[in-house]
Amino acid sequence: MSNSGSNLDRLRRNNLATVLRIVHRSRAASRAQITAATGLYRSTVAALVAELAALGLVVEGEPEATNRVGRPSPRVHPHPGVVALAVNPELDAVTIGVVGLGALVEHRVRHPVSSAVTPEDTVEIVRDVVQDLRGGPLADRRIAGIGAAVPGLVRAGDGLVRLAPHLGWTDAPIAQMLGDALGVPAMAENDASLGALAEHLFGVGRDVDDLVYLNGGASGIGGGVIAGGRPLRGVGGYAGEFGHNRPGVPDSAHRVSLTGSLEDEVSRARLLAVAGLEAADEPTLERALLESRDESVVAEELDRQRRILSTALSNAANVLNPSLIVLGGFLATLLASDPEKLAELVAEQTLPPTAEQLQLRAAELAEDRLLIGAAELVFAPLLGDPVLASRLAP
Amino acid sequence: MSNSGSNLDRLRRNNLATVLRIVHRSRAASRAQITAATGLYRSTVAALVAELAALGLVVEGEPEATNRVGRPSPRVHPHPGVVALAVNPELDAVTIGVVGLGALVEHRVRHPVSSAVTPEDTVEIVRDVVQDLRGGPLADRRIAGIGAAVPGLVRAGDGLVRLAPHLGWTDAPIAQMLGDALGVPAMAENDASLGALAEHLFGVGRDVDDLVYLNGGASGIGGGVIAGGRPLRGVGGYAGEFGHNRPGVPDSAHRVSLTGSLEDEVSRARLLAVAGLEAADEPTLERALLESRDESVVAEELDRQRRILSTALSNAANVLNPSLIVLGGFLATLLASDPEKLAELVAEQTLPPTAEQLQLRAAELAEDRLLIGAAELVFAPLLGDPVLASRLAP
DNA sequence: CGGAAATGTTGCGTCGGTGCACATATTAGC
DNA sequence: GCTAATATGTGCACCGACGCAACATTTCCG
Repeated sequence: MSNSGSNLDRLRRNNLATVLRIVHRSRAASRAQITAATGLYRSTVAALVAELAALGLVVEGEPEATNRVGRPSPRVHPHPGVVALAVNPELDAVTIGVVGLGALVEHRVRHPVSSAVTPEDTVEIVRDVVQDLRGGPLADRRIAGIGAAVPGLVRAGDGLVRLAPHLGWTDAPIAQMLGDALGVPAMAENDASLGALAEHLFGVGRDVDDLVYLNGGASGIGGGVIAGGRPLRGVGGYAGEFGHNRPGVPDSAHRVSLTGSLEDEVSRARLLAVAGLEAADEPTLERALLESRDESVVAEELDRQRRILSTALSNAANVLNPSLIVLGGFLATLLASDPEKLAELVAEQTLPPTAEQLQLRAAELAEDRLLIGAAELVFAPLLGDPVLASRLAP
Repeated sequence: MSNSGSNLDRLRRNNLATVLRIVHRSRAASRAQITAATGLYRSTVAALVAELAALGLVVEGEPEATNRVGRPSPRVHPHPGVVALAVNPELDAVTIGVVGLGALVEHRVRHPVSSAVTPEDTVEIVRDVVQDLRGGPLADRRIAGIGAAVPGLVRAGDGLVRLAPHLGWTDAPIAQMLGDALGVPAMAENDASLGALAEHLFGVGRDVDDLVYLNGGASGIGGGVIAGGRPLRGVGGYAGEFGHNRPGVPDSAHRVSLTGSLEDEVSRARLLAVAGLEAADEPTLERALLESRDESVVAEELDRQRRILSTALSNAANVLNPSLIVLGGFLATLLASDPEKLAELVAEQTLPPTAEQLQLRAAELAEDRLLIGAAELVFAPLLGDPVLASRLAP
């Protein structure tokens, strides 16, 4: 039993973790704010902050110029010297980021590739890029580890990629490989789950403890769930695969695929086709669709996809009762093309009390989302027990 | 911030809670077992158990006759003097139970009703029954509170029944009413969510932290989810409404309802019809169906319902990645009528790594399930902070 | 410019868990 | 049967974390 906080040592570490999490999430918090948020006494917070500073995890800075009575309280910031590496292998590129505590993306390198990368390619690219960065953004930084956001099913615990159809990976021990190559702790998780986490901690879902995140990409639809303020992982870590669900399709003429799965019915390829585009990035596709949304072919396809999506979203809402559904990629475009209609369709198929509390929103963090999520994976152990920082290489 | 265990007082109460939860879940644990499970020191456990005993929550008994070396360790049991009242208003009856710590159902009263009860009826019945019990099962007991398992949407926090179509209740403050009538803390929650909790803590799902529970009753299909060892509630407490989901129905001839919702397609009424029964309890229906499952009308309807159910289960599995799906009521009959077939259909539509770890099982706790779940609701505050017991009437 | 308010700083008190030393109860081996 | 080994209960001294009170510091306000 990991009875967190069972003895004095755990108690201290718990409180250190609580303080560090506050600083991490807020990026800057005065000691007075920390005192209020934790309920701990002033002197205790002072001692905890001092210990975190000694661990090299936070720095105390000048007080914020607030126009209030009383002695100003020094502001506590994440220490810029601690970073996580984040990797996102995709069909067209491998993106690598350097992310500080507080989810600050300090550096991002996009390494384009012509064809799908193998796990070996990925590790090699990462090694090369990191080598280059050692002189610059990584100089004098302590690297907490490396996290990979992978478009596929990633086993919880060891970061084994069970299946990434898009990349063509099967049972690839990507975390193990990255760890061996770089000599730092390495972990991996599904990209959409990390996107959900990032939007929850630093995006549209900041103040929301129950949300569903769905992202529409070229390869399909991925998803992640935050329930009760915590990521929903399931036994194996495979939770959130909304794309493979089969929602009801009331009008059989609307069904265009054999399986009837969400990502076969609601797909970027079909939107590109009606927009008359070969390939396009998301803003281009969105613009094209919004400009031509009155043409009947476009309008009908948007409507068809919106309807099927609405059933899938209602199914999710009935089961998870979230206060927010965050849509990314081309799903955000489906929302943008007629927000009221989508909301109306969802509300129709959702139990009224659940529908009342439900909001639909587009994602917010753009290209940093997966890097932030992957970094969060790396920081998680540290945010759970800051004393681990003493083991980081200087 | 409810930073559990932030100070010394919380630390103590946390540890008390941990010990009490162990005793509650196991019904009997030796002090040595508690020591091992918590990682606390022998002397600490002794002190904690002594404090729980002083609070009237546990009793120490004779050591179990184990054939091992060493001094025998006294066994710690839940104190029989602490009970919760549990209520389950249903169409045909109001059931009231007296449940002790350790989920021991000490007494059960079924009060049949001819037509659906109102909230007022329910409270009156409960008051009368409890009055009768005061001389017997409730004599010299400390009542921790009363919990209601309601077939409908119950708002988290205040136990307001937003909607119970089956009973015809709308915005009924049942928890408030029960509390006022009995003068004890009162709370309410959806029946299936409590069923899920009960099966997780004391039923088939004992050692499982991620499970989905689906119950098929006369009025429809209710559900509950345990994710990461904790009940999934959602913002409003309405999570788990699988019955209102619309699963894909590949063969349009299989679709028989307008909405296409799970509970309209997969229903007890249609099973009764093909079995040629007017009304029947669950064992009778199950026997009738299993005996006639080779007749084509019966076989076809079983097959049709099984297929649609399988899609709904797959949808749930893809999103929640549970290790167990527990089926109750007539859904257990659908499983029993051809377990391999249902498992096969689910596996087909579920992502392979998710399907690998997934098991389908029938529910286990029978008629005690909802009473145990409702009692758990009552005991929850006590199991979170045993010191609250000092406020219970003697 | 002085009082009020808010917060940092310091030292001490309280209290919870640990661990040692010893007592006790059971099994295993001869 | 007796003794050794083992596991656990018991009592007490120790350590360490947080709370608190008193004092110091900084700002705002009239």
